[in-house]
Amino acid sequence: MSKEKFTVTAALPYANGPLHLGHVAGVYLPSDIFVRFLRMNGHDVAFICGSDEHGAAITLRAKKEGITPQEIVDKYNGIIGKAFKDFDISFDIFHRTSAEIHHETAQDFFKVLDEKGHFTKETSEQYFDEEFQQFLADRYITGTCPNCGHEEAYGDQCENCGSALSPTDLKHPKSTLSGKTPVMKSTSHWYLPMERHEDWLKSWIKEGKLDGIQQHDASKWRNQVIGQCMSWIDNGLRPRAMTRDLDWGVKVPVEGGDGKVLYVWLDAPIGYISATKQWAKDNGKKWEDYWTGDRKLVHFIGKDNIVFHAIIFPILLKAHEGFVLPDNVPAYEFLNLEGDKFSTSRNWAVWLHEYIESYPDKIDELKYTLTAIAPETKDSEFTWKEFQTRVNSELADILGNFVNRALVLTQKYYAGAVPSIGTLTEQDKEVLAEMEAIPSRISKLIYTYKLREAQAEAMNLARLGNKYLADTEPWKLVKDEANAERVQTIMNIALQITANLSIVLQPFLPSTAAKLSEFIDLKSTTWERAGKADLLASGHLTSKPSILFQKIEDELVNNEVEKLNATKQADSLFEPQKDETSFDDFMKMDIRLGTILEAEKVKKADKLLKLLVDTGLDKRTIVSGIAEHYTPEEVIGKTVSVLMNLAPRKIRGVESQGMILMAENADGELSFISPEKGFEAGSGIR
RNA sequence: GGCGAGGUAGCUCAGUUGGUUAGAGCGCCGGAUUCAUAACCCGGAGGUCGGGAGUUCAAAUCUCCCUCUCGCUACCA
Repeated sequence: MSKEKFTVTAALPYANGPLHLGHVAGVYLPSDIFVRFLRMNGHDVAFICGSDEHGAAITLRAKKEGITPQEIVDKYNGIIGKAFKDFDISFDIFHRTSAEIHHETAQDFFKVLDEKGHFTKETSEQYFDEEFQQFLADRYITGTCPNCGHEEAYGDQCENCGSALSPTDLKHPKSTLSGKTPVMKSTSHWYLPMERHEDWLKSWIKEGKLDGIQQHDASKWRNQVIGQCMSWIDNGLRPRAMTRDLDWGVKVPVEGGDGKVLYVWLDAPIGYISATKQWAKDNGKKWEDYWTGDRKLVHFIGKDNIVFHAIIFPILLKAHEGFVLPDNVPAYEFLNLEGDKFSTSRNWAVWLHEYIESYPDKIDELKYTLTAIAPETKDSEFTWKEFQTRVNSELADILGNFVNRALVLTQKYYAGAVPSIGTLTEQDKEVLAEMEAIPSRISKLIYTYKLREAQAEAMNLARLGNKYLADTEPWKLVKDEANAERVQTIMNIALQITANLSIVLQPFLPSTAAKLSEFIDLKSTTWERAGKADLLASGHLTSKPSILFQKIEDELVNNEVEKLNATKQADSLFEPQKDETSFDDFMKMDIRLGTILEAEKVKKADKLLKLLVDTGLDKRTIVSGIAEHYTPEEVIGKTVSVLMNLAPRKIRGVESQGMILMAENADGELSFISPEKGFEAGSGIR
């Protein structure tokens, strides 16, 4: 394969928390494997990453912890950076978006787009905190979620029900700065009119063609990526605000930009460019070489980032002009943990830095397992039990054991020296042919981003070795002096297989591959050499091997699972008590028992039931979001608690006159609140 | 409800443009073996390819309907 140029990026981790195994399995490990492989093949590669250190979530977290945003990002940049280093992720640079060079780069980028007329400026009404003299973006505003009634929903999202919001959706909005009710005030923002780019995006994503010229092989793009992008485009792209009213971030560098910063999703991907600049500067290179010409740009990301990397950033790059567009955006699905989603807030996670601390000598074991179960085509799951099985029955039993038997036999028969190869039997030839075929299969799989299968293919080489030894049985032949030459040939081949393993495993298990190379004293391990049967010359000295992989005991599995379950119990979060209210306010609410007479599903809504309720006073229609917990049939005849004097509201076209009160447990399950003694409808509740 | 991605052996997954008895690894059962980390090697059981209808000489693969899981989105007073 001819030498090519690659710039590979891994999604910038957000610097307000540590990394967990989901991040590793879905972005950093696959990108690292890909890059190591490219380097072994002599391609010109830059592997770029850094922490994303802007955005409202960071300033809010800082406020909560009583420290500055800079302290927050310094802390997590440190933890994340160290974890990457310890885990041996081979970035050329792990940079950060708070660096000056990034601010300059992002501002220049913005200016160019502005000058070329790629933005529109629009004025809109937004919440403003008069005490702090500041517009309140996204997370600077809390209020009652219009969907679930959660009282601490953020301006962009309600964490209780998960729905996406805009600040004006919130009821009883409150500024998180002053705690006061904000006022509406007009503000101007720069928007990216994405709809202008629909045409070229379509053919670029679907066919890989830009202006009629083939840019990339669309058949190598994952279904999910193309599907999601086309879904966005077909539904019509809309202008998207590229600036925010915040003071933490990259300042808007043009007139009228006072008090405004760049939207993090404009800012962050430019971080790839600024990191490249820094790296180029440190290493006497020209950064432009890595973003122009016949270079292949590859973004490794999680599926939540698809549209930013496959639609928005390409628009920006193309609009700016002079940049290459991504050759591929391998997006990974999500990794689950022991039957549940990874959750930072619930602490349901295996943190990378904690794993490294607990098992500093089991780095490759984790890499192997995570690659084997990587969520390439669908969500997958990490369990400690599976980790144990992968390590014990694959790494230890198949790979470790093969290496060990080959080297131990060499010690026994030849005091470690590689024996010479003699006449080949048909069987030998077949094995050597297979050995030669494996590297090209691996190579093909890696270039199509099928790393899970590629790793399995590398393991097949160890399987081949085990089978070869079992079939040829040198330990039997060796008993008869007449077979001496035959045994030498067999052992030579077994050692060549071992040498090949140290090459093909290198992208996946770098430290194991290094150990192996050391055992056999193999110096050159470029991919070019993979598959060859003369990696070790006869007479070459190998050393006595140590055990490559210790088995994982049940105890470790049990401990880790217990640890997880303990955090789950400790964190069965109920909401904190609400602010004090007056008796009078409480008495304003008219709550009574009502009996459900009729019930039916609201059309085109998953969660809604339309109920006819006998309240004792009247029969009224109430729409309630309980369809995922109760069927219409089972609620009929139930006597439940009803908030009577709530302002009526139209929901999905049906007017709801009141609200059914529900109890909600920690798992989000709902239950009616019904009278224990079977009182009749109309009875008041106090 | 809309859109996207999935549903293939107990588990994790392959199945290219529709073509002979649907594959792999792990697990399980049986056998063989002892060089090796009780490992390896051989064999076997196990699948109505989510369900139904259709197109076709032929469907896991194409079309339609339904269903379940995940994500985005709408809905939760």
